[in-house]
Amino acid sequence: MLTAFFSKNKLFILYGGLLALLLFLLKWLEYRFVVVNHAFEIYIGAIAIIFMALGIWLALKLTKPKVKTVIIEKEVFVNANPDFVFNENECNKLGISKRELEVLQLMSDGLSNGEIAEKLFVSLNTIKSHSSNLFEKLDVKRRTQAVEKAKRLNIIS
Amino acid sequence: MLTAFFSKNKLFILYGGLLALLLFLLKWLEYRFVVVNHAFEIYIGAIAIIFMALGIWLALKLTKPKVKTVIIEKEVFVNANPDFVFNENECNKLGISKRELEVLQLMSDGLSNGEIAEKLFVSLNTIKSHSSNLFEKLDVKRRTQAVEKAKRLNIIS
DNA sequence: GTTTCCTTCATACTTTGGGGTGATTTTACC
DNA sequence: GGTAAAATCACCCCAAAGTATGAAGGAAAC
Repeated sequence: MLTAFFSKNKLFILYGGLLALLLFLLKWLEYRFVVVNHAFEIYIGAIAIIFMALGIWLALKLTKPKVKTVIIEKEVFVNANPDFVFNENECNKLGISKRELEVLQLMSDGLSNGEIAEKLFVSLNTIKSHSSNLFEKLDVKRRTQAVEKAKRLNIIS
Repeated sequence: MLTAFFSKNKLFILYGGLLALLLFLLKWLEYRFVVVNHAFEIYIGAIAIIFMALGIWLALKLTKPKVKTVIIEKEVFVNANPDFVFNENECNKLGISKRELEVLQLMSDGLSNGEIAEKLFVSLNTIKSHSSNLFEKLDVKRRTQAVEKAKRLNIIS
């Protein structure tokens, strides 16, 4: 990119810039003692103001705004209610079996598939089957989504 | 260090370089066409450039206190928990940063690391870093546990 | 007795998650 | 000006999660 070029020639550009400034300062002094006409100076002033404004505009336009992130949590709801009532109806509607429900509950407790398998005395592959079936029935892609949705539907606590 | 200065004044240096280039171009033209008559134009140009640079410098210098509010929209669910109050105290105690909190919230929404990365416009590796830090701060091993614990502590909804 | 569903398990494969390390750049603060 | 924390990203490696497919035993239903 263009910035890459500039960052690689920082010193050169800096001294070039300083040199330029110095030269212009000299030039400016030179003309300062020659030009007495006031109209001319007004003209110069106008130019200066216009281009300074342009510079400000450019700087504001080309620099990304310093973002101070303020997180506004608006309407954040999730069901974390203490009075949980099992929604058997919803559970049946989705065709979730008893065993799958067990797996789902342990899932929401943060257990890994391996840990669930250990707890239920079955193999890891079995849990994988259950979880895959669960994801399909809940129409989700990941266990985190499954837990989130199941809680929302009051299938688990 | 010197490099710190350069990195902090990239734009200024850039325009300095451009200024230098333009100046040399003008100088070259001056010698080429014997420009005594063009001195006025050169002077005007110089004024314009100098004040534009000044404008840029001013803009960069004087726009420090810039605060931008970023509203993060979140999904609203039917079975909501209206009595969620963000436990800032707990959050600070655990040393969880703003960005980490964002990631944590999206995690609990069931998004994968890749999806979170997309949503926050950062790379996958960044999200991995954030989540790793989160797991350490929350003293958990998996994202599911992180979500569970964070909800329990009222850090997220 | 056949059908259907649940549960169990397997193998093979791909994707995602997570640990570890290190680096750069911003930002903020003293 | 120096320091510290936060945010960003990269690379490697391994573990866990998830997909696809198939299969076998058991219980209940018809």
